[in-house]
Parts: sequence; C-alpha cells; structure tokens
Amino acid sequence: MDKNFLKILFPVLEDDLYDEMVQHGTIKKVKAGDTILKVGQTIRSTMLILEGLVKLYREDDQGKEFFIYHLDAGDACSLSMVCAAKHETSEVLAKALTDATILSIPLEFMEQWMSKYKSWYQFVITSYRNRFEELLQTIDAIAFSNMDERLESYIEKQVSRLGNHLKITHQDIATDLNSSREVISRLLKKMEAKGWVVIHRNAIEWTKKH
Amino acid sequence: MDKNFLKILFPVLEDDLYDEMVQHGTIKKVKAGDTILKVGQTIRSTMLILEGLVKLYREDDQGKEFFIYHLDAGDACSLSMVCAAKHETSEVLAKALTDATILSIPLEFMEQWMSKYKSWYQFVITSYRNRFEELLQTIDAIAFSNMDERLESYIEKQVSRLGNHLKITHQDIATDLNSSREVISRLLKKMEAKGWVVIHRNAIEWTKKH
DNA sequence: TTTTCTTTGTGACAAATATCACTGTACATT
DNA sequence: AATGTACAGTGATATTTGTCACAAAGAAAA
Repeated sequence: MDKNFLKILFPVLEDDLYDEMVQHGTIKKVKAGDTILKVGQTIRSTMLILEGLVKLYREDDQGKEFFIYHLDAGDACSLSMVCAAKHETSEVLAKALTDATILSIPLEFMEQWMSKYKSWYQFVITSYRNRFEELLQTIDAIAFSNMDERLESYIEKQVSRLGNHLKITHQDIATDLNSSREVISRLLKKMEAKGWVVIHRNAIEWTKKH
Repeated sequence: MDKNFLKILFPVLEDDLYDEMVQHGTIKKVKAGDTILKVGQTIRSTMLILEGLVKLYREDDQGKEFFIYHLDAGDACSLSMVCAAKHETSEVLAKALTDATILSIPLEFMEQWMSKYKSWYQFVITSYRNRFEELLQTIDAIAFSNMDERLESYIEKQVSRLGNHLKITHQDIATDLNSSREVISRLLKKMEAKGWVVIHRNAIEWTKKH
C-alpha cells in the first residue's frame, strides 16, 4: 500500500499516522456483491474504505434488508469503530456494491492513535458525525415522507455516486426501501411521465435536473 | 456540584477527571417541558445529564416533531459531543420531560480529555455506540413495524423510565410517533381489550407483563 | 427458432393509516 | 349549577401502500 495514496484519500492526517497506517493496516479486496460484515459478527478491526462503494443495511428478524447508507472511498465505517472499541458485534450488514478495497486496522491502534494523533481524533469524530447525520436523514425519509419522495431521494443518492445511468432492477429498489416491486414500478412510471427518468430493462436513467 | 455524586452517576472514570469535571463544568437546571437544544443551534459545549429525563426529537420542515430517543441521568448527549468538536449546529431538538440537571462542559475539554483520560475515551465511545444503537432501533421500528407494534414499544420505553402509570394524552403519543390521535385512541382501545393497558383521562396505566 | 426465465406493466382488491365530522365526557372556571 | 374547554370515542370515507393474478416484453438458453 502506498502512503501517497492514503494522503490523497484522507488528506488531513498527520504524517507519522500515514506511516502507521501503512505499517499496521491490512488490505482486503472484495468483489462486487460480497458481504463485508454480517449482523452479529464480532468486530476486531476498524475499516476504512480505500476504493469502491459499500452499502450498509439494517436487517429485521426475517432477514429483510433495509438500506441505510453508503460508504465511499475515504469513509470509515463508524460502526466498526464503535464496536471495535468495545469488542462488540455488528448491528448492520455491509455489502460491496462495486469491487472494493478496504484497509483493516486492528482495534488496539484505534485507541492508541486517538490520544497520539489529534488528526485521528478529528477524523473519527467527523466520521461519526457524518454517519449520525445520514442515519437521521434516513429516519426523516421514513418518518416524514411518502414512498414517492423516498424513491426520489434514494435514486438521487445512487446517482450522486454512480452517475445518471443506474444498473438496477425495480425489485432491487423495492428491497432496499422495504417496499414491493409493483409499487416501485408504478412510481417510476409516474416519474417517467414527468420526464424525470427513462426506464430501461435492468436499468434506469435519471434525467431530472436538480 | 459534588464529586461523589459524579462518581455514582459515571462510575468508570478516572479520579482526576471527576475533579476536572467539577472544576470546568457548569450546572444548568431546566424545568419539565423546557427546550434544551433547538435544531440549528450552535453547540459550544458537551452535555451530560445529571438528573431527569430528556427526550430527543427530529424535526421536519413543517416543525413536526418525531421522537427518536431518551437520555437518562448518566447519559451524555452524543450529538452535542460530535457537534461540539466541529463547532457545528444541532440536528435535533432536545426537551426536558421532567425537571432536569445538566452538566455543561466547554468543548475544549472534550478534546483535551480524550487524549488525557482513557476512561473518558471509553465513555465517549460507549455513549456513541448506545446512541447509534437506539437510532438503529428507531429505524427498525418505522421501517419494519406497523403502528400497533410501534405504539407498544413506545409505551414500554416510557414505562421503563417513568413507571407503569404514564401521564400522557393520546395526542402526545400521536405527535411523538407522527401519527394521528384517532389512530392511537383506537389502538389503545384494542390494547385495553387485550388487558395490556387501562386508559384514564390524561394518563394510561400499562398492565402488560413482559 | 422455439422455449424458458427474468423483468416489467397493470388491473383488481386488501390492509393500514389518515382525515373528517361529530358526539360524549371529565374537569376547571365562573 | 352553568358554561367552556381539552380530551377521548367512533363511524364514514379517503389515501397510501401492499398483495395477488396474470399478461407482455426482452434476454438467454436449448
């Protein structure tokens, strides 16, 4: 792993910290679709996303998966940080949406760096805040919005990361939003009528200007 | 403020840290019903709850308030910690449900103690994890459960903190759950028929055994 | 090319929840 | 005691979302 690569991805850290990251971190490569973290799995390291896009889900008792947020390159899995620090188990399910590279850092360094590097402390705190904010936005969506608005903001989230042309089926979307395919199909039809989207087979193209 | 009182409420901290808390913290007393933190308010200090019960809400653009979780005595407002560390504004609304005492700690100490006291680091991390977990449970409730189950778990949350006899109106509950009074009244009637609850005016009595 | 499978479209219907309109009832105030 | 007000009960109806059944359209496989 290259130190300069880390510097670009995580631009605010102290120089010595990059060296430690290179020295103590382990690279993990995962393929698109792979599960990175299962609910109930014990967490022994903190994960930083170096490449790719990861989706986090909450699972109910019947195994239904509810999408909560994305992690991009340069993001840390806050939950892995919180859990790691207490040797606890995961409360979420993480899946790689694209091929991804993950830097795994044993939990003892998490704690050590926290007092040693101010920049690490700042990074962790910022990371928490961002994730917390996203959770709150997820709550907003399901608490205050109807399915049409939720679908719209869902698509816009994907588009902002993957571009206008999304390779996704109606069923996929329905699963992420804990809805049903028919509902999503109908709502997409309405959006198509408004000119927001072009529906293809296995894909949609977002044409709405924000 | 008494050091021993802090020791009982926050049992795991280092001795010097209690002294610092006494020295640098400010006590704030608030009355039941008071707003402690508004959405958009800049956060300049970390808040620890010494006495009382605080409710956290998420607000939508029309000012509708959606209850997310409680803070009890001995809890820290994690959001105030995250926000404080970045001089940012609040994303939630906090209200005192009962008269409450709050220990307010200027943000510079938050950072300082983080590297100085391992116990503080642990406390903050645990605090985050607990709050994160509660947020996830809130998401579970609205994503996976119908109103009857949500109402039940809502009542049980209140009961666990305030006892079986809750002084609350149907409208209050409806507001917290972003539902309507009629729906709550009807569901409570059904629960009463099942012997889970006794409905009084301005109050309900939870009689369900768990 | 024919067959099969996956994805999408759509009408009909069911369920959950929200809204409206109105009634009754307990409590406080005068 | 009369009155006003907040709270609670309830039927009727609307809206949103979910479910079922089946058709149509593409893509893939035989």
